[in-house]
Amino acid sequence: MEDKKYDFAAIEQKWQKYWDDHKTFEAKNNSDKEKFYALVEFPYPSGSGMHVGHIKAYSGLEVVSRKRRLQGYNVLFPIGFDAYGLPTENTAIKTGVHPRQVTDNNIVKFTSQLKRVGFSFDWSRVIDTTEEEYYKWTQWIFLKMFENGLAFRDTTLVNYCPSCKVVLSNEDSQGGKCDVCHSDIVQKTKEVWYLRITEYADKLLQGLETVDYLPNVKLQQENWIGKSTGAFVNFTIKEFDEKLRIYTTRPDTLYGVTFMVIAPEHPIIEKYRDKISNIEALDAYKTECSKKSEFERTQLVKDKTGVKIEGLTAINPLTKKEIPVYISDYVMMGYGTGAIMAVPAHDSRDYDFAKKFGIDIIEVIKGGDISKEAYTGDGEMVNSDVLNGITNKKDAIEKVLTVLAEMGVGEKGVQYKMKDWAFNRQRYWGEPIPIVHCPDCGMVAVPYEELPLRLPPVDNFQPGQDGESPLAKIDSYVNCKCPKCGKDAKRETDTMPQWAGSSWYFLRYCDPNNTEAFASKEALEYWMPVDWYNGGMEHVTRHMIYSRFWHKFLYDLGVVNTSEPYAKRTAQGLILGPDGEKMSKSRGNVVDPNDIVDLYGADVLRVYVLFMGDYEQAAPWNESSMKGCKRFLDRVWALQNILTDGDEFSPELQTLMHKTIKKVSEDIEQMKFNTAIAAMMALINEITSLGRINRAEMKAFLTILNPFAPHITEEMYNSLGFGILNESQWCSYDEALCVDATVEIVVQLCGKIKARINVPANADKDELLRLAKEAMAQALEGKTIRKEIVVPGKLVNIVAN
RNA sequence: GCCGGCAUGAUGGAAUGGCAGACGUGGCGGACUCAAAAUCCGCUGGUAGCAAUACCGUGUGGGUUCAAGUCCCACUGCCGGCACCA
Repeated sequence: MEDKKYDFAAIEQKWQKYWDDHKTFEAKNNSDKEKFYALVEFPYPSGSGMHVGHIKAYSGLEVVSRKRRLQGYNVLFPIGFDAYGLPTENTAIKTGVHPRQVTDNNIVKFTSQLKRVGFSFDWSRVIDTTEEEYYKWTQWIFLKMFENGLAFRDTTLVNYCPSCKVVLSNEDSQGGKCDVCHSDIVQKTKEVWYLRITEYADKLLQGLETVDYLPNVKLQQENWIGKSTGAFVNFTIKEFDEKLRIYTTRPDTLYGVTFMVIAPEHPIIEKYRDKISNIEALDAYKTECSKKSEFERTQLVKDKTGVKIEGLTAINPLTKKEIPVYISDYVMMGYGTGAIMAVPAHDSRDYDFAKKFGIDIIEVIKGGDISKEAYTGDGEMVNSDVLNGITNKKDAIEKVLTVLAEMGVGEKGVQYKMKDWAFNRQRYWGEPIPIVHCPDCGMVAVPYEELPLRLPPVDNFQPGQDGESPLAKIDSYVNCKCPKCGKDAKRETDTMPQWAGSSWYFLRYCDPNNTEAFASKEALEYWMPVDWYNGGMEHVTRHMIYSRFWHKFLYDLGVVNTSEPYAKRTAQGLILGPDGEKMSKSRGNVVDPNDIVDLYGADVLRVYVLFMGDYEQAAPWNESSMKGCKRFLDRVWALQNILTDGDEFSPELQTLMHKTIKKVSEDIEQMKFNTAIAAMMALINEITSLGRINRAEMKAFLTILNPFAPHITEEMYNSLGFGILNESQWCSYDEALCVDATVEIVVQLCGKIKARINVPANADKDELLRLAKEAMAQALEGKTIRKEIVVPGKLVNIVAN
């Protein structure tokens, strides 16, 4: 065959058009084929466009999906846009362009970038979370939650970003900084919406036992939910008929309690403020604390502050000893009961506090030196009446729980670190919360048939004053009639947080154009659960837990058929900039996939992002290293020049062909794309040095390379007269033919290599030993053999002296 | 502080307890070329040696084993998550 130039630009355009025209990758909802649902995290269409990190994130399941199709599955591999959110709104404010327009522009840009890479997404199912037909159902789910008491309002201190003028959830304000603009967060009292995710804490934890997530994904979710088992204990108040209830994980140390601490906001202070003689000092302390940000409050770990409550004394239910009560901000109102029993001998925070305030420290567990620091380890119980002599924590806890139960002053209890989900933003670009506030009826849901409650078109989407939503300024939106009684009422003006739309998007993909339901029952039953979900580690706690929560709620409602949405979850590593730092616009180290496609082609980009290292590890971008992938595909193209006839694998290549097919098949399943590509490179090297490849070998090779480099392989496959690759079959391999006829065996004396011998692959142990001894007869001379180890196919090791 | 993860040539990275460094990049040498690029061929962990070869070598120090990058113990350094969670 005469040389034909590898014109990647023309080839890639040609096949992308072919796939579009033939709807090659559209999934069928009514199919007898086995289904495979592969899900990647849909992008937030930001103004800066995609970077190569997105490409890596999607390339993993792209390869798996293309392989599955060749294996005969009906594959759903969808894409969409998670388009509500602050960055778009901030761009809109800055440029004066409406967020709707900004979003549409960005989606056009993202779409063209994605298409140029040749991803096999089902473009007929694209979702945009900001479209009415989509957020209608987001609102529908919210109303179902409201109806079931899972959406509620509460007044609390909220994290408020003075720069974005918006209330943030704890998870969006970690480290005391705003997730979006990185300003310092301040505390503010406000009535806001919550979703009662804590009600699902245990279900979310238990569900993890039924799914196939990466171990560290599971672990992070477990830590996030933060289940702790311990005990609730009621301490009597000496002065009044009142109980002070505490939560502890160490009820075994109850005899070591020397003081108690309650949170500054604890209600008992308000209840008895007349009876407390130093109430002014307490008020002053409380005010001081409220000025601190959450960040400051958790930073000053060493330097404990607090005030003793005068006129309030607690009584230890076991020892009947009187103990002082303090307020301190190291105890949080939001966890447990907002009150603790302090055991300075065995808790480092209590220890610091006791040292500062000169409180007694009583040792109840031997093993440490409490004159130096708190001892938190195990040991023999002392100074503890009935517990004395017990030597391990578990037995001591069991014993004390029995005693507490008998006395009726305490019981076993469970606590979760996870808090309810602050479900609100005071911004324009989000789903309107479909609730009406009626002076007579209270909070009333917008009737389902009136959904979607449309986001009103406005010119001015600047945030309102004091963290009010821009919607609050629009009288025609705010003023409405109560759906229940018909009287004048006001609309809720908060919008939903960014996480809302992504909490159920995988369901909409199953049936994206349904107008009667978020998806039909049949579609859900066919497609769900997601078979394989891949995304970033950064979404493992927030997005994944939120969406699992929504899904479990819908399951309890009976409208979805699986209790877990995702059967399997993996995560790709970041692509770092060429400087080894995280890619970001501000660092200026972002690589645009379009530049790479222009220069090298989509196939080279795809192969490189998967070849650059372990898929799950972070790896720096290295353009010169990408040249290797370019050379690889050039050499693949050049195979056409050395093509020979042949209906089956040639004897010279048979074993290597089978081995490579096996390796690539297996590595794809384990996301070890780098070694799969390396194996194909090694095959090419072998073929090139052999100087020929026959048609059978070519056909198989193009098939296994196809998921990685679909354009070049489809072009070659088609032009060589094999047909259309996407309608072909994945290669099978014969395990028996993966073994070489002869293998090299290492011959060792005392673990040191003395020789290498080639032996028939089926040689038995005795034969191997005989050949090995023969090979190192000289070295063995005059020595006594102590031990002989024979590992067929690997080595022979003789220990002698 | 707590919980994870990682540590291998100049470099990105391979190695079911069994030949460390597959595959790629870079480097060196050669072929082709007036020359360069591209392409092709060979070499490329360190030390000693003309050489065959020998010794050393997977963050550090111990251990288990015929055999350790891999398993166990202790430590150091980076990365990630959680964090006054009682």
